[in-house]
Amino acid sequence: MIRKKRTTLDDVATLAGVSAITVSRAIRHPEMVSEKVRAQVESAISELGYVPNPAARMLATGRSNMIGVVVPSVTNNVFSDVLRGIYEIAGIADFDIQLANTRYSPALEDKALRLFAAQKPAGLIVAGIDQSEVSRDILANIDCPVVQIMETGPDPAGFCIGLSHFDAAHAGTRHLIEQGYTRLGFLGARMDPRTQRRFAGFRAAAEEAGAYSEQRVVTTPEASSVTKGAALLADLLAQEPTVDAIFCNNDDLALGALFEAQRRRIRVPDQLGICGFNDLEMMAAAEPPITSVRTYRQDMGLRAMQTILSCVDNGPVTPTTIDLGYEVMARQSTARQRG
Amino acid sequence: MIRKKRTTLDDVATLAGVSAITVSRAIRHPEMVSEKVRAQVESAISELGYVPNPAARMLATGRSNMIGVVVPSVTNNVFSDVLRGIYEIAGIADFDIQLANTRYSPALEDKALRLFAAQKPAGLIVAGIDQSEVSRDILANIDCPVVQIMETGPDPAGFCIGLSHFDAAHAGTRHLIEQGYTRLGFLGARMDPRTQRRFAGFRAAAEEAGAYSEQRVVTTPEASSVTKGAALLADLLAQEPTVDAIFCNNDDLALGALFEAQRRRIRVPDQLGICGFNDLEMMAAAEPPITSVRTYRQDMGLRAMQTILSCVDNGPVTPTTIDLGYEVMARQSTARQRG
DNA sequence: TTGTACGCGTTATCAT
DNA sequence: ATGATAACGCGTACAA
Repeated sequence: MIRKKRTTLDDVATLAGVSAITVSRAIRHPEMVSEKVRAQVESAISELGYVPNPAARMLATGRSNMIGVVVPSVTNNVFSDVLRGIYEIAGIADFDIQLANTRYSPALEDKALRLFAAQKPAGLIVAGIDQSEVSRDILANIDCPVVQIMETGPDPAGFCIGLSHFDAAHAGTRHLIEQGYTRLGFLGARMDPRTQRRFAGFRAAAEEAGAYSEQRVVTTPEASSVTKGAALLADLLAQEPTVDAIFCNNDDLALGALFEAQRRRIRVPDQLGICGFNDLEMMAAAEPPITSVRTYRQDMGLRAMQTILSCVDNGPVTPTTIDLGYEVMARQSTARQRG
Repeated sequence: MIRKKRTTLDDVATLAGVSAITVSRAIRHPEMVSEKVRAQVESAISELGYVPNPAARMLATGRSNMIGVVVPSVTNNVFSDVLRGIYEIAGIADFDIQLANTRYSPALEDKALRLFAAQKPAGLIVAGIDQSEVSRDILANIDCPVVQIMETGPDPAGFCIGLSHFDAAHAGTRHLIEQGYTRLGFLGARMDPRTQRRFAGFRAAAEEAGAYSEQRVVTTPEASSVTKGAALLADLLAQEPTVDAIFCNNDDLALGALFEAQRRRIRVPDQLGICGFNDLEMMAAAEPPITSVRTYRQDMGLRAMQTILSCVDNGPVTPTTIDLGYEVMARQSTARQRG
């Protein structure tokens, strides 16, 4: 049986024998209503299965409890972890999350932000710091807390919670050098701005140590995957067989590279050191365990949400930048026999 | 500079020198408006950067262009693929996706559906067929197309797009038997209803071949991961070292099991056959490549969206069930030397 | 503590 | 082809 009309505040009010506004108050500010009335209202609500109409609420208040989240990919493990952090808080704090997937397209990002802006969100979480002019403009003028995650950088559009990918990649590369590797290679996919900065970090560290060669850099604009990691390593070996360690754009590539090395009976870490980026769960479980630069992705989601919540509660706060840092998780894949 | 008031239909109307309702029509039914007026309106819209207020629209029409998606996890690769399919269509068809994460909790699923129902969605996509009584009730009474994905089963709540996990697991297990393995084991994590049905499929096939033993079944209620796969295999080997092949709940476990086997110098596939479930991208790239039962997850998301779109366009259609099937991707991890 | 009047931005309905 | 009016469900401001 289909109920044609949804139950409204008025229905509840009638059943409870009070006026609509009283019901509204009983829901939002229970302390402003007498004990007795509150009980009547509550039982009426559950009897009717009343749920407030978010659209009407938004129209009346001019704001929603929606938090818009803009990410470039939903398939990537990296963002799944961020989302987990976000939903963790969203659940307990009763916020609606609306996810926009830009697929690494600035145009789609503009579109998503424009749509969000029209909905008076309680907050906005956007991945990365490479928004277009248009997007920056929307973010600058919107009347809600904005949190950029994944990365820290100059001139943030609001709050910023992330890390320096340049530094993190630099540290991972330093680790390779400290392990005694001298002919470093780089495997990269997608090559979006964030990836580029990781590459820059690699390059800087490698050059400082005289371990860099353009011949040992292999990249593709396509999305990263384990399969692609294997293919890129194959390309690299064809081009410069003397490479003795690789820094990978991310963990998928690193895992694929490990598999390819195994296929070719290349000994890891002795003949080839492998370092990934992000430290996905599987890195530690691999055989050999793969060294990776750990990032705190779930924490970024968590903190982004907490930031927004505290703005909602305490009114506007001056935006801050939080650097969550990174950690080089040294494992067997780079544990070269010294000497 | 912060614009205090958002631009409304009236603003556009004033600038264009027409009335609000005309602007509304120019947007939704351009063919009902004269060429001249349409041009004026369009230029006014882009000059003001007008974006319709979805809340007001919803309040007026009683329906939204939101599609609610209910999944038990956002971290799991399996659902990421489904989401990719969904967002692919959502982008081009201008639907808002709202994602609810139930974390495998029926109570959270009820809550999510109730909230969605209050928003008059254009459609609902829910993962799985194991909804609670409350949820089934909501789905039965809601006035929009409902699509259950991931799995087919009796008594669907609406459209149903998936596969029989029992059959798929049965087929994967048959494959192991056909390869000559006779002492089959099972690795399982989470053990939600869908997983249970996969186990049932495994068990049925194994028993039919006299290859089943309860001693070779190792499961955990915790979430699956590569690490967990390694741990479960270790448990299994401690308990029943004679196992000669394992069917894994999913690919994460399979990969972890492979790593653990490598650590112990157990030869795959000769000493131990490994079969996963879902056929994530990395399975084919592993060394050795891992056999897995392929499912069509992105396609499920895609088709679920298309189903909803066609309902929106063509009015109510009688719900159907689509079985997308599965395919056993036989690879080296089960390519045992015969004889 | 509780109630009344009005407005939020849009669309449906009924004119013109 | 275009416009006036009411209504959607709720919250704010003010009143009782």
